[in-house]
Amino acid sequence: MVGIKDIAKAAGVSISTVSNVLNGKKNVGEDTKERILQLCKEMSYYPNTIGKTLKSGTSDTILFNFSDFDRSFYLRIIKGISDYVNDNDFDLIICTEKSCEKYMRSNLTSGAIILDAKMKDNVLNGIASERYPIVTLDRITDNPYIKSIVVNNYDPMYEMVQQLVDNGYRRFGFLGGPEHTADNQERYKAFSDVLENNNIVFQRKNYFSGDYREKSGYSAAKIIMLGEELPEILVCANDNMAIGAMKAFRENGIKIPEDIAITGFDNCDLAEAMELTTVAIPNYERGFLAARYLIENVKGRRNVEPFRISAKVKWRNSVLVSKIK
Amino acid sequence: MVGIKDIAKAAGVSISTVSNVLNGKKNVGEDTKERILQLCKEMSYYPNTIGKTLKSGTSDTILFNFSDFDRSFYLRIIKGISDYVNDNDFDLIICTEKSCEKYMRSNLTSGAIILDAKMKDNVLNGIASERYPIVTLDRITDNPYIKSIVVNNYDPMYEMVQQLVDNGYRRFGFLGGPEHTADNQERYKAFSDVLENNNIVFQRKNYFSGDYREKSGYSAAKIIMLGEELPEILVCANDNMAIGAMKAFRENGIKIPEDIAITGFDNCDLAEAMELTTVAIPNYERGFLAARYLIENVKGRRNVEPFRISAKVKWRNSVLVSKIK
DNA sequence: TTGTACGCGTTATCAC
DNA sequence: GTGATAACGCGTACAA
Repeated sequence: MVGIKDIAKAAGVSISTVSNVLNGKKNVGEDTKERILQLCKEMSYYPNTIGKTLKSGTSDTILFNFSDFDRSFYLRIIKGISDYVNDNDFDLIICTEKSCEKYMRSNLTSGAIILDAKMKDNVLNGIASERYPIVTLDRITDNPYIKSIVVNNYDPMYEMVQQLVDNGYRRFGFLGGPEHTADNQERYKAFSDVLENNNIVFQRKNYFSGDYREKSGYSAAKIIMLGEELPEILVCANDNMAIGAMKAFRENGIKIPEDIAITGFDNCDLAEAMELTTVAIPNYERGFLAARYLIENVKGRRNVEPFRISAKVKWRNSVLVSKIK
Repeated sequence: MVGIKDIAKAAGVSISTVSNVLNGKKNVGEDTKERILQLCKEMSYYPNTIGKTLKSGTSDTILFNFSDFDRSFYLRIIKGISDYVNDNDFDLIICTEKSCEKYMRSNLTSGAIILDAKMKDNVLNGIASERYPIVTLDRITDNPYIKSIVVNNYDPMYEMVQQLVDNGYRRFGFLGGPEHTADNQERYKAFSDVLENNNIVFQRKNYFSGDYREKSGYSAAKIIMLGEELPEILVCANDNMAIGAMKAFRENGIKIPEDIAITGFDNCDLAEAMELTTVAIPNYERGFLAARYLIENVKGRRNVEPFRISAKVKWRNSVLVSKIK
């Protein structure tokens, strides 16, 4: 690895002169400057990030942490982050929860966007500070150095279910995700509020549990089919489970939406292909926003108000939509 | 940021004693050791990666570089890499082409897996060395420090097209990707070899060009529909384009596979849902393998034989398969 | 215009 | 059993 020192020796000058040239200081003779730059090219010198960071104590780099490689729409979030970061001459490094702390606690990165639910709150609280702001996705904290960007699950779910009721649906089933997640709670709350406000009784036996994975939706559908009577419509807490359920229904000759209608949440790639009615989360945009807020906070602003991002219902053929839209 | 120095001061010992404790050296008294460890907890000391790396000149971290956030199956590759890396107590950082060099030229990482086609060969050649091995995906070089893992595109494409011929298909169309990519060349070569070996004339007017994106497939299909006569089957160089084409055909009331059959390559998530016949690339496995070879080479082995990974035809309903499989 | 000295956080060597 | 010191690559204040 050729360093500043090697260039200095080759040029017959001191280390600091080389450093001055490289950092655009004006206190260097034109001829030595030329000579040094030439040598840097010839010897293919490349500044060492470690030395620079260690010395300066800062870095124009932010960290993105996620681990769930099964959710392909996360790539949209990354793209949003990446685009903003690039436009603002920052660098981006992505890592998983396991090595995340290592890159936060050091000056290698100067802020982080956290998506991984496995990342513990107390770890984040121990790190977030004036000089190390954090932005979390899908997680709310009251830490004064952590900005939260969360999806408004309630409103679009409420709107969607209300329209289903308006359209004549009465016998609902609900397929929930992990019960402790805020996502799932909000989605279910909106669902049950609509039913309540419309004086529709929802029987607990029509609440089914899954874990957000396709397979759990598939299993849940199998169980549903064992019941005496199919619900008219199955509202699912996310797309993956809805798709699993659709597969199970189809395999058993149950027609969607005639025999049972179904809805999801997320608008993942598959949702469109399978004509699943769902709620579209603007993933690119929330990645972009997360990066923007983070970098602004890194630069000294202090904006930590939770930001609620809105999502939109996408009506497709997995429900009977005579009057809808 | 609390460092080793702060601990030393608080404990009333020297820096080296603290360092010795933290590194498990045995030349420290039991009582001071206890006291220091206690203080580390209380003051929530966390070792600084940068200092360590600067000093040691090494790091158990590898880099993964990619930029195409539109291909969701890349997440499978990442998962493969991540799993192997974790099992072997290495860390993984992921970055885009823009900041990639920064993390390769410094001892922050000790090897890299390169997927991004935008990464220039000469940059890689300038970096790959005894102490910095590289593994490339979908790219072959003759650098003695770069191991290539490439998908065998030819064989499965040959097999697929041959079976199509055996099944009676004669009037073929081909929708190619970027013409300079090795992928596309290999896939097309297999395609045209089959036709030639079966004495089927392929007219150049039936070669259509795309850029691997869905949209380009959609456009190409529009153009195809302008022709006098639809091909019996459209072989596409990847799934995204095939899916775009399918959408265009369907929008125009053209039935698949009755009016036109279609095949893809990649077996992306959507391919299954859309019942697209395609070639499945074992993405998880090639990520895993890439990490394995890289880490072995980092550890001193020198294995740079190009590795060809095989892919498998997935027959689905986008082609008429009476006799097939 | 150029060079010297120092420090960033850590580890290794060697003296005490 | 403990501490002083040099070194890693770089930037910077200050001296020459």
